[in-house]
Amino acid sequence: MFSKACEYGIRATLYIAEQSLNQRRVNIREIAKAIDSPEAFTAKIMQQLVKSQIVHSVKGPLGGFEMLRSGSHDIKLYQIVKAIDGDNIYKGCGLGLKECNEEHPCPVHFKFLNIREELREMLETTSITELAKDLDKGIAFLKQ
Amino acid sequence: MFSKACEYGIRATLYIAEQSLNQRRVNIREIAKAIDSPEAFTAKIMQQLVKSQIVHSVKGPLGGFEMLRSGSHDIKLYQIVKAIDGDNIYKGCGLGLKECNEEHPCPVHFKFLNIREELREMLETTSITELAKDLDKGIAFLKQ
DNA sequence: AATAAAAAAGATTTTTTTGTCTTAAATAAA
DNA sequence: TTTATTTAAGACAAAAAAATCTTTTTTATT
Repeated sequence: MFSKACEYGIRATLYIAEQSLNQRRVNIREIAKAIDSPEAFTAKIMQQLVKSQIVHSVKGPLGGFEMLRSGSHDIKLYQIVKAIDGDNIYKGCGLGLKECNEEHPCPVHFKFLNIREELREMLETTSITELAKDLDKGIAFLKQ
Repeated sequence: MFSKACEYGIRATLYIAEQSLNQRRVNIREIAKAIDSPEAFTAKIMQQLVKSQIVHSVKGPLGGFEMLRSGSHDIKLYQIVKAIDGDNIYKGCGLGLKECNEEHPCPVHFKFLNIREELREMLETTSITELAKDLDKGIAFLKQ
């Protein structure tokens, strides 16, 4: 469904969001441990997330990652997926046709319509903060 | 969603199924042209589909591929996906956790539940013959 | 029996994805 | 101002996926 990079990116962001609930800034070593991911690879992905303004980073001692403080905009799952994997999951054709639409549909176009729409809806409405709260409550997990 | 191999595999099977409606056996060159896929790579994928008993092949002049004649069992989309990509799409965790279930869920586990279930249902119930008929009627396409 | 056409098998190459390593830049604290 | 700690950047390496090439096997036709 998602690339490994995207999976790690979502998990990392969720961990940062959880810690940000308590004003904690976290470094890459801690993130990689918390989500059980390869540290150097995760660091690369964090660079993308910082550039896409999904998380904020601070260099130097006591530095690390935290959610943007602006607070005004709550990040949605959709933004992470778009930043890392692009929007092919819910825009591209299920069978890989370059052109696939109502007028020129692939054989499964209408069968996929509902599913893709539900997926898009879910990604666009699910907020990171919402999910982070479940982690904080201990009713959801980021590894194993 | 699916790998390239799986996309080509589905499209190839659909083309063969369409031609089998009219008792036509087709060779790999014709298939690759019809579905706009790399010929040699498609040939490799056909080998998997033959081994998985999704299509039938005949060697030698006038040989090629056709659907199994048994007729008793109508191939479902699900069988092709399982043969090529495995069942990770609707069984594996959306965030890549090794263990993810009701008792130990990832943060999006319950958000994904419906979508994955719908996808599984769709793949398990959609028949290749059904889709092939749409191709035959000219209301669905396998390229562009 | 020889030839030609087709799939099967296996080796190889290319591209993409995943992952690592090294150096540079920033910055807090001693 | 030096040192230590952190992210950023970029080069590099390994593994997987996508794609190709070559040889073998099968079989219909001449």
